[in-house]
Amino acid sequence: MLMTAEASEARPRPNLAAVAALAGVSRSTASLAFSGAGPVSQATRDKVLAAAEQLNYAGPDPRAQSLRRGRSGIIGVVIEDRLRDAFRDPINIAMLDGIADETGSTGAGLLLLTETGGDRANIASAPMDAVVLVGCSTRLENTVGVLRQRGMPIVAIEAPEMESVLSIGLDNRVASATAAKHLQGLGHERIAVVTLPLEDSRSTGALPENWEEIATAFTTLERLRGVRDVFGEFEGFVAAGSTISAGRDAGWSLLLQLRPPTAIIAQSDLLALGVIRAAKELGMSVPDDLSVVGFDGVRSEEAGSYDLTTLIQPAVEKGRAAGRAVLGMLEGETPVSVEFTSAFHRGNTTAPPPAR
Amino acid sequence: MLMTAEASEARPRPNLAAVAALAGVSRSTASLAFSGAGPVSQATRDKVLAAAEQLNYAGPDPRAQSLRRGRSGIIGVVIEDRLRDAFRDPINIAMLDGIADETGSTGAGLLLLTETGGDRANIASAPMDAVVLVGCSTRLENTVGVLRQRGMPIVAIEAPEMESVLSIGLDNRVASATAAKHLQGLGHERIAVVTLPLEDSRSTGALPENWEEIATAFTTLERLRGVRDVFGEFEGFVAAGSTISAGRDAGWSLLLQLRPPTAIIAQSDLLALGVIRAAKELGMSVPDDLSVVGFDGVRSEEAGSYDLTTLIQPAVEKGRAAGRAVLGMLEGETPVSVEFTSAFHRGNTTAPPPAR
DNA sequence: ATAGAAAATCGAATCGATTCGATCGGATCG
DNA sequence: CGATCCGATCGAATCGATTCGATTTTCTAT
Repeated sequence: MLMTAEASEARPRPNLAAVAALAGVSRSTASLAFSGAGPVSQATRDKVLAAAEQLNYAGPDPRAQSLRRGRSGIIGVVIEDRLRDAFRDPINIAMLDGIADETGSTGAGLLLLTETGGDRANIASAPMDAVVLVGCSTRLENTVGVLRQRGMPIVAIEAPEMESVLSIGLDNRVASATAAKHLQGLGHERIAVVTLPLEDSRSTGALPENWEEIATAFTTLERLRGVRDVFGEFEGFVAAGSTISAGRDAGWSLLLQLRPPTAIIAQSDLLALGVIRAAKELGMSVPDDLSVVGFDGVRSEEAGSYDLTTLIQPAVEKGRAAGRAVLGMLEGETPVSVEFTSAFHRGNTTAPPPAR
Repeated sequence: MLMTAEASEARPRPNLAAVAALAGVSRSTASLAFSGAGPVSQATRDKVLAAAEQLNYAGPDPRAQSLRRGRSGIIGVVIEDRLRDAFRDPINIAMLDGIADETGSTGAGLLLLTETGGDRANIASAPMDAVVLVGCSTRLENTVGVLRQRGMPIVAIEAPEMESVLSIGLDNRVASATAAKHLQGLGHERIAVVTLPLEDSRSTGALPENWEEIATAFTTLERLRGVRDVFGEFEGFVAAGSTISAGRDAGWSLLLQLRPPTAIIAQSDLLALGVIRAAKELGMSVPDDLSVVGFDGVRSEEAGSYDLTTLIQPAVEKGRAAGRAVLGMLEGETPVSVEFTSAFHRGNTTAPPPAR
């Protein structure tokens, strides 16, 4: 294709005005020709498009569009911490995928944000239309405050009820209680819990007595409460994150005690797999010497021959619901909170405690 | 805090003009007070900030800022297909993490985009400043065309040389040849390759003879070429994606043949693990009956007792380099292409072929 | 042939901020 | 005491498009 001398000049980028001028129409008409809204004769549209091509015009500048329309077409997704950590657990990916499923259809993009210190500015000034808080976010208060002030729709997955925040919930407490009852029914009396982080410090170690006061991570808290509802007292270990190796560490720590538990409830499947690994390394057999329960129901290929007893949560569905909710709110609707239910799955990692 | 009647009215959102008016200063001064650029007396700044608080002003509208500044502070990351698929392989997460590492420091956000059909519009009209193409993108041509027209910096990870696209490369061909030579050195003569997808159709099955013509996925192609450089001819199986189960399928298919190969080169570690699983299921032992080589060097916890022979690529570093490059280009620099090198790691999954 | 309706096009205001050059006041210096 | 200079503040232009109401053109029906 021939380039005119003008077009080849290193002029910045052409804008709609330039295109309109070349086509011999007004800016408004040119805009109409591009957006398709409003009546424009075929001839005019062709002229405009031809002019655009000649100038190598790439279409309306999204930045200007956002300003004028008051919409940027971007939905923020706030992940708890580093991407690395968040994406290590398939459950987060599943949720993200669910969100993308729904929002993608409208052409909205997902902007990844983290709550980490430095990025606070980011969260306050990203050009997004709405936001989804995903993962067991730990210090929501601040984040939500900033976002609320900006007056944008907020959807939170598994967060405590907050004003002007639509929540997509999960029956964490009841589900955990179900797992606990299952173990109780099998005859277990001395159990332990491997928990997800209590707050953002990521400190690891034995679960302190006053966990209910110091914990800020909602999911962790609810799942602990579920176990307490059944067993009252129990010991626990706070893992550094939802990974197999963190679970393994926790497993070692719990199983090396003088009187180790006969069953361990892990707050995620990855943690559970880690515990199983630790048990194996310590020469214990699952479920004969130790019962293990997970949470999430991510059919990990790492489970090997184990069919983990766990609580299957509809992660993708949760993401979808969040996506739908966010889109709905952008449409001006006021969706209602949803609470999803986990399904108990009995695998082959739980059994009656070993006879003494 | 008291709210004035005015502030509680359901007026849209306050803008800088409103704040300036309330503070009794001009818009320009108010802007200066917020941005910190330019000299503003402490008294004035306080006045402005107070007015902002009174109006519940959340700070300058990012959309307007982007327009004026010509920057949105957003870097697009184009992933090959569905998030689900892309994030299943840790190698992609590692790269993304590397990118985030570098770009995050400047407060830039990462916008996730996919190349999937419907989202084409998305890629053409997202308000981003630059873009990183990550993963073995299959149909770059179109995508790059659109982006180039928009005149934004483009960085591609593992893509063929293209004009005005900065590439972050990997020695795929040489590395694959290294793996092949390793097997050859051990005495293997009949090997097979399990490849990543050849193009976006995700069709699976035996590797066709004319792979070099029909394949559009650069990484896949280069790695195949590396093997051909050593073995000349070989059979292969195209996997549906980089997952363990896809590898397992491929493994079954290759190993059930009348004269199965004595060694299999998989184009990713996940595929390799899948092949090993298939071998086990077929009663073969690795490496005695079958040697397996992977690619990537993701120390997966799923490997179990195997120490996979593989090519360790510096994935996070690749991401970092891409992030740095993109930032550099935004600064007006013109970084040079980088080519990373994979390190051959001999694990315990390769051995001489079984004696006949 | 002409009033009236419908279609196409245009002008101008607007979205919300940034930024450059001009202006104004007060302090400094000779 | 007057010229100079500097810091603080302001006006106005600008970024690039969208959109509403007004105007012009085109077509239909009488």
